[in-house]
Amino acid sequence: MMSRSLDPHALEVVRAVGARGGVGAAAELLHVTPSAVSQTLQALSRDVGMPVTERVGRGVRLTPAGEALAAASVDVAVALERARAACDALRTDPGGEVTVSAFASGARMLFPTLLTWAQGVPGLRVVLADGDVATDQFAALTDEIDVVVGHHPEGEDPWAGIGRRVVPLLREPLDVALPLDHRLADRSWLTPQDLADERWISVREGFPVAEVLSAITGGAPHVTQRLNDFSVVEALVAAGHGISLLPRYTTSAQGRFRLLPLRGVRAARSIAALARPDRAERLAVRRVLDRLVADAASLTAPH
Amino acid sequence: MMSRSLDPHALEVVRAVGARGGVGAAAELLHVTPSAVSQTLQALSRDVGMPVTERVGRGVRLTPAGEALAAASVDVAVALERARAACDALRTDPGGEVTVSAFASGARMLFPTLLTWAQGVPGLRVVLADGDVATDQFAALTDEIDVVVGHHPEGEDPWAGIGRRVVPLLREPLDVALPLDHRLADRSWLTPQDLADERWISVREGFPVAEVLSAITGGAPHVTQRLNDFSVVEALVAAGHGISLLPRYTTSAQGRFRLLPLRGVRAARSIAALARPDRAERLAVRRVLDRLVADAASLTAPH
DNA sequence: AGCATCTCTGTAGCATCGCTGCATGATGTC
DNA sequence: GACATCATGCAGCGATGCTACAGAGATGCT
Repeated sequence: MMSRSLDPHALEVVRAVGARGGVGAAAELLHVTPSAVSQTLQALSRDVGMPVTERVGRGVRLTPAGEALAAASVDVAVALERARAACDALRTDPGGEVTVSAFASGARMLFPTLLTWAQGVPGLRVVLADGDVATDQFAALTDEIDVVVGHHPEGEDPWAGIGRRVVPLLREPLDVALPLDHRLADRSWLTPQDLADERWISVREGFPVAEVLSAITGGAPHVTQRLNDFSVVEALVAAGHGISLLPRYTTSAQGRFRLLPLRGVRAARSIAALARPDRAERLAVRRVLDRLVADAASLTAPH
Repeated sequence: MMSRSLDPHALEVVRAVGARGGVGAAAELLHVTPSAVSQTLQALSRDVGMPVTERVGRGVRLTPAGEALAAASVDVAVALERARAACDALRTDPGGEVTVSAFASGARMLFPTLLTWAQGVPGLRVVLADGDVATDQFAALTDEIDVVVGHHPEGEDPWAGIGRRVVPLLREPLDVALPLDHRLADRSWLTPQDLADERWISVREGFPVAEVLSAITGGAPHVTQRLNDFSVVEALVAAGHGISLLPRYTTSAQGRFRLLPLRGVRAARSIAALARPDRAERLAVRRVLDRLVADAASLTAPH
């Protein structure tokens, strides 16, 4: 007997195959064996009366029908999670587990208050993770993690049209960190012109701060080191190994070095939370997102 | 292990229980045993962490959570059928079986051309049924039948806010049928005043034409017979047993009696197609609905 | 060309799930 | 108090989805 209605799980499998570009990769994402994925695709093809995948080389790709189903799968998942959320809304405790990932400096800024809040919410369990990836890889994390806090150079919009819910959190200016004995250390602000011929300590290519640095120096800055851990960068700056560009709210100089604002140029990173649309429907996830927005607002307000 | 995602079928069960007001009635609608429905409800309650039904007397009713899920179930079903339709749209033949029901006179008007068209569409199978029910019962038929053609007195809107797709088809004026030897038979049109003190042959209470008759006679008309089969009514009128109100496009006097339009009063019935929102997403169902609209338009155009 | 590698597909066995059929429990009705 | 009605609990069965392993097809390297 043929199934009268499509199976949402099969649709999710198609979506995963389309997103990851292969049966094996999709299986890994879904935590099943490739065989299970292959069989699910076959069953689905039988249901809709036409193949949803076709072989190309030694891999597969979605047929037009498969693409259509993958796209529709999102709406189905959203509707299902909305159903659960509508039900959860009637309960006092949001309940459930929410996984949250953030890049290191964002995590330092947001996680402490988030976790404190979460402990006071009955039934809610926030699982933290820190993932330091390039700008274009944040979205991929949302396949496994409910809320991904990412950042990108101000003005860009790298996450438009990729089918992810984007919740802007805050705009964080990037300031210049100088050793205390630097020739510019007694200034109260700096311009890009002041910083020609400086030795920079930056982050790896593809990460937001590096791109902003290239923009304000008008080309290829003289970068002596590339380190993604800001606390290490801070230590190097304090020790006089160069100057750096550091996010304002995340960095506390505490007398170890000077942190001066830039004028005449917009140097900042934008921080936002990303989530898959269906995950974003979950009540607990919505609460976490709301909380992140509130926390971010209170971070910028005092400054 | 707890199911991570809600089961669409379970949601449909909840919807059926809410709509039919009981486990047994819902089971009948879904063609399963009451036991299956009961167990499904239990499993769902476990999933959402709170009961979806509660006992009241010897029956059950939905809890607020159950109501929420029943409402959300519609969106899930729509999203699922949209997925299938998006896929079917890539195919040449719409495919599948569509059940269509209509009241008798509507069926006579629409079914012949509909069936002729359907035979020319590969893969499509239109299953006809005629169901003569009161205005407020058409919607209930959509639980079992894809497309239900119903009618109601002009101006009313009995199918608003019941969660059914309503596709208006046509407005059919109601004319007065007179025996050939009636005192008014040589007139070219009539007014309500002309028709005081007449003996009427009408349809059973609760059916559209009966309500229109009460409206134009300004109270309780003198009804001698109530028959729902218009061909019988026509025979009675021709034989001089009274006058009647008959739909213009459905009736062909063919010299057996006179059919005169009314002036000074709006006497008509509105005909529309009803469908459950999820069923209406199916490509084959959409094609049938489109065809009905076109057929209805071509019926009224020549007049 | 030959071989190793990578990726998807096919088969057997196993666990799980939903449904039926019947028995039981609860609640109004005569 | 007996009965009818409606829902629920339980055992058994068939269907379904998964894993583990074996096979097939394509790619690329030597």
